[in-house]
Amino acid sequence: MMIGDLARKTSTKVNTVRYYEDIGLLPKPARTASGRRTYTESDVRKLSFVRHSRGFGFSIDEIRSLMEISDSPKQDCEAAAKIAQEHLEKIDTQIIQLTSLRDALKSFATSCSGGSAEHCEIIGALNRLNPAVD
Amino acid sequence: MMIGDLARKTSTKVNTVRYYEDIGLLPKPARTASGRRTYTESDVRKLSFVRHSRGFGFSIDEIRSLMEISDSPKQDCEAAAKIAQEHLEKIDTQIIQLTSLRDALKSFATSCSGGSAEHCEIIGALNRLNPAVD
DNA sequence: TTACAACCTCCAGTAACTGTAGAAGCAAGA
DNA sequence: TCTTGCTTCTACAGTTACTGGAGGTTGTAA
Repeated sequence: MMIGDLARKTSTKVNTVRYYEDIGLLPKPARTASGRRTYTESDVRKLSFVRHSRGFGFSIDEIRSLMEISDSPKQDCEAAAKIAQEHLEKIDTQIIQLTSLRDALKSFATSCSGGSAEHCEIIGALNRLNPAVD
Repeated sequence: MMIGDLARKTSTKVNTVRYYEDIGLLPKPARTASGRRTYTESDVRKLSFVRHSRGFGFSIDEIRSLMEISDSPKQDCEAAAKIAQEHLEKIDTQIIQLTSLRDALKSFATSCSGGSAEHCEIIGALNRLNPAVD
């Protein structure tokens, strides 16, 4: 199949497929006489794996490792478990941070009752608070 | 004061201060005879505002608008309220998405009990599920 | 034959910095 | 005075994971 078919089957943009090839995440496909890429069902599976993993928020580098493990079925999957576990922890941390950020933001963002900027709660909070939050 | 002092006072990297100047977020400071930037307390306040806003997750463009409002105290702060409200909604959405992602990930990431990759729950889930999640 | 879609390569842009190279300035101590 | 070492300067490349576009070719259907 052509690149457009592969892209459609995996809900991926054509440019993105080429990008994955560029960075070595997908193997270089065979080409027709005129230079067009041709793909097989194996490519559909590989790309699906990639897209699915991206959907779970894994980075390209993590996906690289996961694919390697997936491609060598006899290997111990400890490494995969480690990647997934660390990723889970990263997401948990993000949720915690975002939640406390949301609470702080909410407490002043909702207290603005309009009027001139000099009395605005929002601008005030941004100006008043100590330098740099981090 | 010199750029290093400003950076220290606001917990910002020197390169980042210059970057903010480059993109017009901070005014171009006066220079010494030898070309070094010199800053005042006003710059400390401006940069603090920026850093603090970044801490709340506002984008550079949003901060640009917020600073403009902050600099014209007589203006109505409706625009600031709108920016903050929209930002709050963005964060709420992010939290919801991350949470559902976390739950999905958790359900298979924790079910891996080791062994060979061909029987691994994690690799299995990534391979098995339908093409592309989005 | 003439459209027109799909393909090709190459490159720039996104967000918000961070890091580095190479050169110059400045202050303090020997 | 010289040297050492820190700070500053400009300019540019790299980060992440794509996305979009320019300019050109190929394949196919009417």
